[in-house]
Amino acid sequence: MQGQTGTKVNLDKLDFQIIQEMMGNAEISYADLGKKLFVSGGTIHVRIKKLEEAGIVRGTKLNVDIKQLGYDVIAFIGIFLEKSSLYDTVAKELKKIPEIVRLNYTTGNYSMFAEIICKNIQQLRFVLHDELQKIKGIERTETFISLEESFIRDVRVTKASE
Amino acid sequence: MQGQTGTKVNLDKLDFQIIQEMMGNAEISYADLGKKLFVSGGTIHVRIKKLEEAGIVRGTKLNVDIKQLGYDVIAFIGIFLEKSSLYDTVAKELKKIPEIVRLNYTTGNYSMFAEIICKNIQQLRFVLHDELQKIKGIERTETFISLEESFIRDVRVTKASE
DNA sequence: ATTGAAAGAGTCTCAGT
DNA sequence: ACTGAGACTCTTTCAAT
Repeated sequence: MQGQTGTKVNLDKLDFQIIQEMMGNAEISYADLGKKLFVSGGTIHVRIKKLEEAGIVRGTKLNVDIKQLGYDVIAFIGIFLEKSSLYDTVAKELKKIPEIVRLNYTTGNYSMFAEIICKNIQQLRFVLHDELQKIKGIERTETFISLEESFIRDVRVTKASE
Repeated sequence: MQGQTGTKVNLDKLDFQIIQEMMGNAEISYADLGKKLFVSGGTIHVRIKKLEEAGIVRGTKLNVDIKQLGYDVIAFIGIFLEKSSLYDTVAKELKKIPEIVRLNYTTGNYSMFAEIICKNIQQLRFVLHDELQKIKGIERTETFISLEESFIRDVRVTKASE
């Protein structure tokens, strides 16, 4: 099991380097990335194919500045449930609200933790008051509106041995 | 200012459709996306170029299943500061910790809100105890470990008028 | 603004090492 | 496994509408 990192395939340093590089910029050509990592473009291609087949790489996503699209409000919501057994049914209801972009079941103070993206405070208020409060099983919520995003970045990936 | 959505360029329904589609899958060819949206591949190209020049589209990112790379622990950290004026200096220190992938300055209970990705609980414990507690200005922290990610998705983008 | 076609660049396959 | 070259596909440019 040496060198294993929670997956079935064996990944070496080059695989991690490719992932790290392309997490930030997936548009770089295989030839250019190969030059940067001192292998041929063909090798990059083979590695990425392996990573896709293993399900580690799931494709690429457009990186969009949603503020410029009019989405000015990001907030985090701590959710208290009446009973923690209600998790699945409440999660199902929360998924119906498109403004909620992420939901985690967490340890600690709150039962669940959500992230919400809205165009403005009015829309946030509507979701919190008119939609969330109607869901059976939610005892109460605490909202943390983001006044500033200091940074958001990708995790620095390394082999287990490093 | 009609039709404006927080940016300088005017975006129509097609622009939003392109963004929505490619936020989920940036690998689709212009020809195929054009077919889906009933325009030519050339039109898709022109629109994306416009969006890039406006800074709305910032490129593409590889979508990676980090659990398979051995990163099993996601946690959220609510941070209490001794004085809220310490925000900038504390943010600078937090940015030095690569496991912290996101930091927001927030309203409500906490001064700041961080997200952290670690390989295991031991590494999380190390960051929380050995690294965070050493930063001057942090009064205390509350940690919420994610036991399950119910869902994570892109925001549904629409024009202001819709 | 949109289109379609030609030129240029990148991906993918495969035989050789 | 890695490489490099050829086949193929996609992006990019541009003249016409």
